[in-house]
Amino acid sequence: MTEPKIKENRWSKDLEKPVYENWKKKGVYKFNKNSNKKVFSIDTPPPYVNTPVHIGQATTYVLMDMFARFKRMMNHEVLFPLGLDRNGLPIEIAAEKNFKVKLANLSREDAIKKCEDILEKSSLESVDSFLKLGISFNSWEKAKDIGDLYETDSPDYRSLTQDTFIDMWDNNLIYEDERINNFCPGCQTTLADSEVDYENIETDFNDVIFRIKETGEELIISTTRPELICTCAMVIFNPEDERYKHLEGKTAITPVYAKEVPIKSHSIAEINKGTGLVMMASMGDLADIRFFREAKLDPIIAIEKNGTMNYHAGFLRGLSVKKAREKVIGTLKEKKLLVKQKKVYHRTPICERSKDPLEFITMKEFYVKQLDFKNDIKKIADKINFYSPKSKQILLDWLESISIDWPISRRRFYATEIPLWYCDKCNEQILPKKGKYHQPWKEKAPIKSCPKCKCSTFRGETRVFDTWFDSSISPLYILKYSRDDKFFKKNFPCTLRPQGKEIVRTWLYYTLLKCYHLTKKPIFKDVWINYHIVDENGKKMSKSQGNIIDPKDVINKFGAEPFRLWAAIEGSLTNGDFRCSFERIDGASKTINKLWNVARFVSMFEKSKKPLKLSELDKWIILEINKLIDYSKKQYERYDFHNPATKIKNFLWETLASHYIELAKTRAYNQENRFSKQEQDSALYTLYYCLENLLKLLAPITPFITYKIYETLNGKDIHFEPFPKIEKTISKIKTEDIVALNSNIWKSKKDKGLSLKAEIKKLTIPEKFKLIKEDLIYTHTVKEIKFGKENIEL
RNA sequence: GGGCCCAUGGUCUAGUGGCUAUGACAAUUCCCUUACAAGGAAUAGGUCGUGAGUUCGAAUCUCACUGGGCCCACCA
Repeated sequence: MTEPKIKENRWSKDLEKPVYENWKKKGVYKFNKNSNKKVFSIDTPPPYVNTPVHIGQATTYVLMDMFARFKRMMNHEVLFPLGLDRNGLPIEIAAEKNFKVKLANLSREDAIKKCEDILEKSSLESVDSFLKLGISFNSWEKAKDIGDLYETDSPDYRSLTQDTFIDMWDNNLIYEDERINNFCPGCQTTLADSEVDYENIETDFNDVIFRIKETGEELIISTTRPELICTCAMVIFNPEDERYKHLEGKTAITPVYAKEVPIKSHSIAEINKGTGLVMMASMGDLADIRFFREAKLDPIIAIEKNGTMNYHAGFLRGLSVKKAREKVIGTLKEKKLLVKQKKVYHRTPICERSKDPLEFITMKEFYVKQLDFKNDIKKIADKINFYSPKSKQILLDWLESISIDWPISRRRFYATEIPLWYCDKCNEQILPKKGKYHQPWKEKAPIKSCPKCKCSTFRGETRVFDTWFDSSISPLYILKYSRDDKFFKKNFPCTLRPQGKEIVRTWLYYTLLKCYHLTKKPIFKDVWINYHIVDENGKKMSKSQGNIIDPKDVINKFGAEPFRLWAAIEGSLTNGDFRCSFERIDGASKTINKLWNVARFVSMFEKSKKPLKLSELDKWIILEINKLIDYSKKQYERYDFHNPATKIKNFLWETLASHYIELAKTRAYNQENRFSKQEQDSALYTLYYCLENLLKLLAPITPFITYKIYETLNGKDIHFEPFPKIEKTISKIKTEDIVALNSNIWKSKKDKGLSLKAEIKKLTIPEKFKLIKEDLIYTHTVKEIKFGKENIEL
């Protein structure tokens, strides 16, 4: 026995910093593409660069890191790149807010410049948090190698996005069509259905008077969109509605515009809503759109792209939707055609990002075919392993509800440009060659003369892609699709896509769809879906609720290790939401400290070679830890760190610290040479065996403390050690027997008010404990030991 | 409106037909025992949301109800 090699009697978060700085400096986790190990690739979700890391992101990255570290110990070359998302509306909105400008009012160059400025200014706060959390990304530096940090707005990334467009175009998977779209007047762009949110907004429900042409009878119709009376194409009532049956086939005259429209029955009209009569206006909401499609009515488009009313609206022409509504209500009032108004909450489609109520406008947009491929995607989904399996349902539900193809063109600025030019004369569409980043709005066309009309002037496409068109190539990008065919072929498909449940219908779905279009195969082997981190009361964290937990505060207060252990132990993120609070994270730091002190104890002794004969007590704990290794390995393979972590924690506290170490202590010290050298060595060997295997089991979960201990004891980096192999051992002793016996003895002493070191005059215990007799005698200070029915004589 | 999930001591949680219902945190009492007082030993605390059914037997299976959460959807 010597002084412990581990000096400090507690773990400190300050010990983390030199470790991660060293990892970063030396690039220890760099991806080696020439390695002959099997590649395990993780398609990490690139966070937005200009927002700090959210606690949910921090947790999921920590879990991904556990997957990566485990796979490294299982002899895989792990592709674990850090990506940063820098495209799209969030950047533009940040720029508008920061510089107090509307990008739409600037020249395109200036708008893009503003976005670049904001990106320049954005601190790498999120990256810093990842580093401090011990995430083992391949690299922290932007470079060209596989696995290095990548940015979604780099020419390299954007050109790959454009290449995929060209490929899909050539395969006839993209078309342009004029049709009704979700249009956000705030963002001035078309939105996909997946970007539409709904909110209950208070609006006026206006009872307006229509007249029946044939009888002159008055009809009262309730509407939230009186400015669209000009587009009314039909009046409907429910076929079951007795009040209106006589109206079938008659003609209604719209107020103000005095247009004649047919009256029909249709089941979408609800008897109890309003007056039971519905004015079918064009593009009031999605219901109207579907009705017009179904009834084969020609929609009258009264709202322009800029959100103002056009000539169809007559006297409302040129007004914004809001102003037009106010004006038409005034007119209706004047003409005594407005019976009453009442406030209702109307479920209004809004833009997911800007929260503006949407309008429905026909525009020419590019679409990716998806309706014809719903079954193919379903088949693809069946070939992928979902963790947990029930998460697959989220994807299947979404597939069911898709009703239009995927609109991919947007009228924004800071995004990947659609690589297309048009012949000025004949409008022939000209695609550039693949492999280069194109900006058609400012670059010359890639050809000199139009192949069709030989004219030599062209104009560049000004529209850009939906951000999901970019994001959905991430696995292709990290695997060097169309850039390094050999590498791509060898490592297809990507092993793991980890992501949140809320972006299944966007990121996961679009990735599967697009990669199916390009490769005809499932792009992922495994998909790991995580749920949400909620606050300590189970409520969603949101800024407005003020219940946000900032990962930076957690790191400052506790360091990474308690947080990481908490993330593993708290619950299974694949099965549902789990709760987060400082108190819970703090709880995990006790276990960190316990591990430290067990290591400190073991470090007092010299490591021993395996003796010829192991003591029975030692065989028992070796068997126990092997059970733990076996179980952990099986579960880690299935991305389950929760159940093993719980068991490991329990093993550490209960089995190892409280019972094994207590019983083996005297044999390890062997102060008065009560034990033979072989018996002592057996204890020393076993202590190190347990500690080192425990450290390896925990290395993916808590990389700092395990690194520090292992390095102090062995001078080696634990993260490059292989995961422990299972050793077959037999033990005749059962854990529950040992626990029960020790507890009974401790309790007896305590009941008599004696110290735990107090002598036991005569201890009678069952035969089965004969094998560990000596350890029991010295641990409990037993004077005389007998075998038979348990009895403790103090 | 449709669908899915959840309900177990004060709080959180394990437990998919069978011993006295698991564990953690908090609470109370005692203890510095040479790794750890950020530790150890113990104590108390639950009619397993409500009601019914299936069964020899139900926290567990079925139904209804109540409360909470989530997803989807065409309410003018």
